[in-house]
Amino acid sequence: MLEGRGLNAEQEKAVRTTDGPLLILAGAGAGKTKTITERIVHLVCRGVPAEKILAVTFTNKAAKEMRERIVRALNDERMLNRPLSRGALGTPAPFISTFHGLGVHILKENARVLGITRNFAIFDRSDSIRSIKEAMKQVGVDPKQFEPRRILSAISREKGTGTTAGEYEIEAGNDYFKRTLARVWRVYEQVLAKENALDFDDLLLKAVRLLQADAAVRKHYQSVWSHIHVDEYQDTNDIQYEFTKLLAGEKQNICVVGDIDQTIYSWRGANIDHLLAFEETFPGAHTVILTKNYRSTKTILSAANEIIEKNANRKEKVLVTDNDDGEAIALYGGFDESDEARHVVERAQELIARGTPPQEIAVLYRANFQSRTLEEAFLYAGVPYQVLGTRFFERKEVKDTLSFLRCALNPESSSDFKRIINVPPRGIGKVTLLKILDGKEDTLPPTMREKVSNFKNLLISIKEHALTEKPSKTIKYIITASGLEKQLLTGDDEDKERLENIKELVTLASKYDGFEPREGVEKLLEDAALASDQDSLEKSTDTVKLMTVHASKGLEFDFVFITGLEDGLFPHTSDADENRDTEEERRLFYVALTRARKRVFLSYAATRMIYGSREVNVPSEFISDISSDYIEEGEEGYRDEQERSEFLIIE
DNA sequence: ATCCCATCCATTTTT
DNA sequence: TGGATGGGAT
Ligand SMILES: Nc1ncnc2c1ncn2[C@@H]1O[C@H](COP(=O)(O)OP(=O)(O)OP(=O)(O)O)[C@@H](O)[C@H]1O
Repeated sequence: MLEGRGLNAEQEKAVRTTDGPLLILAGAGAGKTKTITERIVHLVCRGVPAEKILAVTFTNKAAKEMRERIVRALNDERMLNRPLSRGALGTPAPFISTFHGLGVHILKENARVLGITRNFAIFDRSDSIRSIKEAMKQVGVDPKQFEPRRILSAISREKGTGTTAGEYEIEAGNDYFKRTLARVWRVYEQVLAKENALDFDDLLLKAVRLLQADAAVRKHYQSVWSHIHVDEYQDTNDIQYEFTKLLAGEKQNICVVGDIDQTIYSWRGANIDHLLAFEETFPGAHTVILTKNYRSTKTILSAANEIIEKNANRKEKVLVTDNDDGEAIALYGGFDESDEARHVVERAQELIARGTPPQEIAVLYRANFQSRTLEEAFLYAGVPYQVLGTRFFERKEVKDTLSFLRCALNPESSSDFKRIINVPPRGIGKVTLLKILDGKEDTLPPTMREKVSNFKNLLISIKEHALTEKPSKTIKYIITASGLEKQLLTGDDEDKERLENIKELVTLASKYDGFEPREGVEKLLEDAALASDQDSLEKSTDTVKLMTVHASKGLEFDFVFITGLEDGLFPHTSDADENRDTEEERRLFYVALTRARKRVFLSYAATRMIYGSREVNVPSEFISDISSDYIEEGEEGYRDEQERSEFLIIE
């Protein structure tokens, strides 16, 4: 049954190894994700009930794609009249999700045991930062002395290793920073608890703690899922590793897939050791190594190999392809970032003119701020594009709208209440708000009391809608009843765009119209909280994609532009420059190169505006690390040195 | 309560 | 450079 599914011998071996621990190692584009997908199809065909299969992916988008591919493949099998584990009706699907989605699932199913409510809020980064600030204020720590962002990322890192606030406090000892951190952390947890909220790390930490502490729950999930898969295993952190181990249980039907050269998240706790030590963690593991790349041209692959070979902290591995040599890698040096951007757009236009679909072109960069210049150039040239990473659900207007919904359903949520009580402005300010939160509402002047009770009635009627109407209708109601629509309609162009975004939210919400009203809005809120950068890729097809290299993980495109290849930017250098970081930068560049199927375009800018002042840059070492045989240098942005110096003088 | 403007400071990378 | 913040005027 594997014939015709387009697998090579190594991949097929991985697919057929269905029992016990299985480790699949391979370089980029060797078909790791494809192999897991086919393995799941194979398991179902062999009689494993689909709902007993679990797969963890890195993003929701990857989860969705895998689910779709599996469903499609299973339908094909059904066409061939092969009996499946279940009848055609109500086809059970495998559980495919991110680690965070999996955490939410388990926490919701066990909310009662945990003493939390089912409708807990999930705090994103900005919510968490706000809570950290609040905690710092309560504890009396100056946010100028300790940056809330740093505090949060330190806490996040700790939580990612499985540590809780109490444990950290004990370990903190006499270190001033650690003790301060411990104090803030403790109050931060109190703030979260009061809000009935969990942060991203809690979704993993609390689920793992539950599985550790409660044998019955643990056994339950170990039997719910008999076969476990984890994609991108090289980027799992300690808590995710623990999660995986707990779920695998005694049976250890666990299959992980990864490539140590593609570890690009160690800065947030990803630990390669989990992949390297797999055979020790799961004794008796089978290992399959995939060596054939199906994605890229020989040229791209050779360049990628040259790059990654320079890392010391890795295991040598083979990666070959039967594909053609393909075109040389293009290189362009612009005199500034606008010139670089203009060149990228021109080349993209050429490709599109010659028939390349725009969505087969990706423009990658190291840091988000670089997208602005590129975006301007695309806008100016009228080439359709989409920037990933400006997350839809993090836009203020969208968060506000969802806050109305959450607040209506969960009046305890004071962060939502605070957020929206005066959005749009309805004459309730700081002082009034404090009185309400203090329970001194009856001391307010009558006109103010009227305003407050109007607002509360608004929440009540939103709740009524949410419990009885379709989610999309509820959102629509929020927009009009709250006065948001009126406010934005009378505003400037930016406000009009905001209104468009909220209308887009209505469309998005309609995807949940098929559920029971309450379940629908809960799912909507959950998905909104867990959305990832890549998720917006699903819609808006025929556009060139602009994104960070991190966001391009796991994706592939015919043509890939890697921009901003300047020393200090890519590879990025910071003050605390350790070896680990420089090797990770190299891996990041390796990931960028290997996204391309047909051709790679490298570019840099000789000068770049940073913090409003013009910086002169040296081209990245990565460029010279690729042998010139593979590179074809384009003309420079300035014709000669004279023109260049004239330009610099003007600046 | 709200709005406007001056000042300050920052950029990795994200579920 | 431009977004975030806070002080002061209305
Ligand atoms: N046996 C095969 N025959 C033909 N094409 C294949 C085969 N295996 C994989 N491919 C194709 O190669 C490409 C890369 O596959 P996939 O995305 O699964 O690789 P990957 O190892 O997960 O890559 P990466 O680690 O870079 O994300 C896909 O377009 C896939 O369809």
